[in-house]
Amino acid sequence: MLNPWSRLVRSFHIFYGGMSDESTRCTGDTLWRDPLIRGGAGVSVARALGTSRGNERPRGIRCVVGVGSRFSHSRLGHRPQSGHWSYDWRAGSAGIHSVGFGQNVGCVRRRGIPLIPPRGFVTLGAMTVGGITVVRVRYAPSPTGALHIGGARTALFNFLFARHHGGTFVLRVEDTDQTRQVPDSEAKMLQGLKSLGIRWDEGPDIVGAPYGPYRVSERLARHRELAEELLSTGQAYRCFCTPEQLQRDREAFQQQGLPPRYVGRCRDLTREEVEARRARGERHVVRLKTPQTGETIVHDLIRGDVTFDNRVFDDFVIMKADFTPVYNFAVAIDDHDMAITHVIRGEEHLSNTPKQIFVYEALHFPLPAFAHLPMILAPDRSKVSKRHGATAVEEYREQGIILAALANYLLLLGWSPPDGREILDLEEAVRVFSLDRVQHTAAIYDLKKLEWMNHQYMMRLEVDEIAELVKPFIRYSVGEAPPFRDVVALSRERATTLVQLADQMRMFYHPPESYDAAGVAKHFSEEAAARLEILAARLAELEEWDHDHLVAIYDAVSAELGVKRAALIHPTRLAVTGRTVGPGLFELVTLLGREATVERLKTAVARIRSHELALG
RNA sequence: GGCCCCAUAGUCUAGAGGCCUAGGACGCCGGACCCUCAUUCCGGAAACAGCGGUUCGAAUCCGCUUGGGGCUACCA
Repeated sequence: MLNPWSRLVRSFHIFYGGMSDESTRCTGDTLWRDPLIRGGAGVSVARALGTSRGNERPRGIRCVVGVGSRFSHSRLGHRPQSGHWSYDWRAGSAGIHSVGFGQNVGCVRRRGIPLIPPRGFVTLGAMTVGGITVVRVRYAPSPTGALHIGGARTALFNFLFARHHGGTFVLRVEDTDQTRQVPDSEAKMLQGLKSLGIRWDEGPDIVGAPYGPYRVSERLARHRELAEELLSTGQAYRCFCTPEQLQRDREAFQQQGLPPRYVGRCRDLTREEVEARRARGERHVVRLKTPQTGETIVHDLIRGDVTFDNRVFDDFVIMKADFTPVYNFAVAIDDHDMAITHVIRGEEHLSNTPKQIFVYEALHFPLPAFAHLPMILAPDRSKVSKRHGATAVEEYREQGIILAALANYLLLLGWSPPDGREILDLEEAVRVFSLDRVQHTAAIYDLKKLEWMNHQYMMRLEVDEIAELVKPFIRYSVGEAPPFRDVVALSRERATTLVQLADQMRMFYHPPESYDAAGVAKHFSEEAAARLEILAARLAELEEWDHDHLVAIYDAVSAELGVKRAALIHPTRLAVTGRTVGPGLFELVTLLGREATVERLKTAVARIRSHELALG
């Protein structure tokens, strides 16, 4: 498949410096336009910057971005190699890494450099042509169960990145391994994503999406075609080694204290031998011939250049014995075929990225930009798993967490907004999101903060919205009065989850089934019964049932009886709600209404006098 | 074991060599308000993993150590 951008890339030869438009130390909006000289780019940049060598960071210059047909970047401190262009000013004070675009895309920085150059740039990782930016990202979950918070966060960041850059967010279902499929899991994942407010532009459920199919299992023909291609060019080979044999090999290596790797037994079989064994029907896999010298550098948008010695990789399997692809083979192909520009995924994939790069290289595919997000860990610092309680989005929903709050919380795990504000809805997040504020460190999720966040949403959302959200959690009958909406408004202050809110609201629709024991001991004396009786009588006659008139009654009775108002309030609350805590008494009673209030007071009086109180 | 990533309070984080006496948030403790609880407000305790190096100056750059995590499959 032809690289759709190669022509464009070759037509731009630009050097650009001083990209940080805010910094007073930078040289401003200076552009260096220089025709790209192969092998001499570093020198010409250096000349433009007025230094003698390309790998020195001139003062006041934060970065240089180059565009050309072929760039690669050497490690920190290495000198530019001929035929390549490399530089790295990390040694300088700004923590800037190299930046470059081309067939070997690199775009690295720690702070301050836009991932998308402002104008006149063509990059593969982030293509901008004449002010139009092309960003295509994807989230590729394996449908092996519910949507977990780690995956949700990855999806969220992809979504935000795409929207921020006006790009496209692709959802691809990574159902490569049929044996691990969980029924309905794809639907659940999609549902989970949607409930968080994440939307995608292309995916298995989007009809007419241009790069389909979006289920890896439906792309088999393509994977086989490319495996055959690699076989025919000799970049891959058939391996007839049995699992038992491989197991023995691994053990042998381990006993010698060496890393287990494939020995290459089938690497150089003759064509005749291969055909003979195939004819005999011997089961075999396909392995990719990986480079055994040199190093492979992953230009990671978040971490900078990560270098791997090619010798640590063996010829890994790309097609299983059933001739279905292995993940590392399929992703590379699918990401390429779907024209993905930025691969943003969890850090657990970083170590396998070189393998995918081998696939890209063998197939002559241009590389996307990579960004590896820090992991989300359980409170005990281990990988999130079942035993850590709620980790699935669906579980949080069931526990009464508002999904918008969960999304907001997840947003703050590994990323922070420039202005330090913590309550951001998705729309605001899209506006300010950037990969360069992503943390490098794994984050531990904290339920306490999630609950706080949830409460924030509980208070900030419209009352009607909360009313809708809490309905599924109400498992008791709700009458005409008091008005549901008003009850929500009064109760939400005391609830951190929707479950708690539903519980708080119950008292408005059902008289107490029991009275709080400590409260009874404190507030339900014989005298209290007498006071409640008086109050019940007075309230029954009250003409204007509102806050101020209620206060007036209580003030009057407290004066008549010579007791504090509190001595009336607490027994009333206990009588009316069965609890010692809750909304302000007058707000509560105003809303509850005369009939229910008086009735509950009378019931309490009777029960105090008959000592039928502590029953559950 | 090998390779890779990472390291600021219990947790999420700010931090781009001097703006740091290290800032914010959750949680915790104390106080104010109040009819209780909650909200709100005010205050407090709490961190640059350790050791070297570079520098006039290091949380920040480099190295080592330690610790944590990931990968090392015909899993994804």
